[in-house]
Amino acid sequence: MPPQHQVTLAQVAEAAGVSIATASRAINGSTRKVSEEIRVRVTQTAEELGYLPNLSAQTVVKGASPTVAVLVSDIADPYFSAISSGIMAAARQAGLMVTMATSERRSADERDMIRTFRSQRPRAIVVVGSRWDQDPQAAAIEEQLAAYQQAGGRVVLVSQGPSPFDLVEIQNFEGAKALAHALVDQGGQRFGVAVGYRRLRTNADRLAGFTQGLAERSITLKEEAVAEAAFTRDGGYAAMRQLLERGVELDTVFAASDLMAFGAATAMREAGVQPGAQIGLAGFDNIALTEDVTPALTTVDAPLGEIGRRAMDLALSEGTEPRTVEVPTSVILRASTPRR
Amino acid sequence: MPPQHQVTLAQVAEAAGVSIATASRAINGSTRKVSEEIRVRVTQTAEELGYLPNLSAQTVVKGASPTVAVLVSDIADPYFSAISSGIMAAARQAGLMVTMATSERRSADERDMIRTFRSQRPRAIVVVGSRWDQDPQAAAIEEQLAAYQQAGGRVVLVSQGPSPFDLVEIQNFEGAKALAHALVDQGGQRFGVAVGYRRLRTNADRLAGFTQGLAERSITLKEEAVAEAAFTRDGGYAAMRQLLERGVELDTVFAASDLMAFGAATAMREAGVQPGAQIGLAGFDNIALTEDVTPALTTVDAPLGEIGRRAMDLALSEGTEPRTVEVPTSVILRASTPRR
DNA sequence: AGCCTATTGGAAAACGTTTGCCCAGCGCAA
DNA sequence: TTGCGCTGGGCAAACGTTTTCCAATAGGCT
Repeated sequence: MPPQHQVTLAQVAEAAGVSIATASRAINGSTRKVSEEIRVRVTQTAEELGYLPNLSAQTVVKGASPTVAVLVSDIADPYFSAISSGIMAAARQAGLMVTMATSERRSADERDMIRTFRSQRPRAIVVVGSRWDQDPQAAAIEEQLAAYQQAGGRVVLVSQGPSPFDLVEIQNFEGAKALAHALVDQGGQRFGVAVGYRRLRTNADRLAGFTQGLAERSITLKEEAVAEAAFTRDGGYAAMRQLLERGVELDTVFAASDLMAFGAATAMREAGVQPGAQIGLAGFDNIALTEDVTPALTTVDAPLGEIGRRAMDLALSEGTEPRTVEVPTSVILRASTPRR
Repeated sequence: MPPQHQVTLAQVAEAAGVSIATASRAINGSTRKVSEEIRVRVTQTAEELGYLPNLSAQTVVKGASPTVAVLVSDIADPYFSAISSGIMAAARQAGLMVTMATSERRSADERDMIRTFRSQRPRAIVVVGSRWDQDPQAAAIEEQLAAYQQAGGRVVLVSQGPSPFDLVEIQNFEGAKALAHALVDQGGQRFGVAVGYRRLRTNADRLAGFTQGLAERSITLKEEAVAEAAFTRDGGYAAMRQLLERGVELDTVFAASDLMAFGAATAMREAGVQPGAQIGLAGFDNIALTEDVTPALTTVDAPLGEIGRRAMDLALSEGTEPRTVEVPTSVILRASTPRR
């Protein structure tokens, strides 16, 4: 690490002919005031010298850095990048910097990243992304977060199911259920589902909600009509192929995320099936571009940017009891699921 | 900022019955060695006490933090998120944290963010995103970066045109030119372009390359066949509407980015034109999902993740002269531009 | 004039590290 | 035995801030 040599507060003080204490108060001054005359002189000198406060030094003495740490599974995934975008906008408004890391969906790494975050003494740690059931690392991760919170940090989990921290939850179950109702109302009868690994709670919830929604309309979702694969575009493709190969009769497919739906659409086309014509297709999340594809994708809107903002709100508001914010979803019907 | 109270190195040293210096050397030890026996005892004690090094304190004394700062225009844009993903992967491999900010395409903010970055004493600053011609802030930004570099930091710009820093450049001109050739070879004759604001260098380059490519095939791109709007999905939509309203006869449209192409496709459909049938459509970047839309989008592949990795390579390798890395592009023909 | 209070500047102690230096112990060659 | 070099531990200074005191000055009141 090349040492970087910078203008220091002492130099500014010297040049302005005041003490370091006064310079500090003039520039970042809090409770104590300094006379207007000196304030002007000091800030001006600082400006001239190109002084920049050393954030690390401030952090050392203050005990916490003006930073929020964000951990997402995969920043290239539009779901995560939309949420991150909301987080960053809110962070900026609050005058906080964002340090970000991706776990690449490996929860062993996730634990290490949280440790590293902790070293930074951020004001809050936000973890976005679904938790695995029976994740062997879950306990270790929770322990890290608990220790961090114990030490005065704030923890917010987005879409991470029940846990003793502040939560922002997407109404996965309710959204999927409402979607099922809407699709049945449109005349769907034979349903299939392309779902991500069910150990990922998000998938389990969406599948359960969809199943329940169908059940409430007296339709039973058969196990053979459910194909499970990775919770990604490629997973959607793979799952759709499974469904097609199994030869289950289908008129409508629900993919557990828009990204999976995009993969599923391509799989359909490759098999000579037109999504939205022979087989309807619906996704979940309402990510960008769902409106621009043909046919435009029916989906369940989850206000992703809003979710990020809410997470920051939680992170910034004091409060000793763990709170949960549920963000509502709403069904958006588009051309990919025509009325039959 | 709530003070966070943590286990300190002094406590570890005390508990292990050694001096702070020894504890430091045992845990992060550099040149000096400590006896194996003590090393084990100290690290074990640290582990038991849940000690985490205070990164800020280390940064203060070392003069630079194990961090790379990344500034992008908009993290929700798949172009930027793909590049960021590459950067973060490379950063992690190098054992660096990433602090990230979005300028939301406002270059006044951009300057402030760079100042804030500087306060953090990161090892490198990477700025991703096109520069505006005649940006009134350009000088101020460059000054900030120069001062940072002067102080020992590393600066890498991605897609920012000529400038006295390390650069990673996408072959915008060459790529667009090659695309023009390919489209003419497929039988295209009447071309239109939906381009982002030309003050944004990326757009100017792509347009110039495309124009030149056509010229080399003896086709002149008329000014009325070029529509300019924001360099976003919505801009693509708006530009395409302009083209359609102008009534220029077209058989092929080049959109300056895939995102613009998606918007353009929707504009076409709304006007009753089938992209890929009546009018061919091509984009640039090869972002995710270009293969999944119908018709699959012809585009120019820019290896976005690779670009991020290259940027980090530059940031981490020593070198006093500014260097430029050109990443090659390649034309990918898909169904949206059928042979005529 | 005497005293009390409010204001504001400065000296110095912290914050949690790393690292330059000193020094003790030890092995080994002369 | 002496002298020397090497190893490895500890003391204390340094890094750049904030903040707690303390001191000095000014002003208001009796």
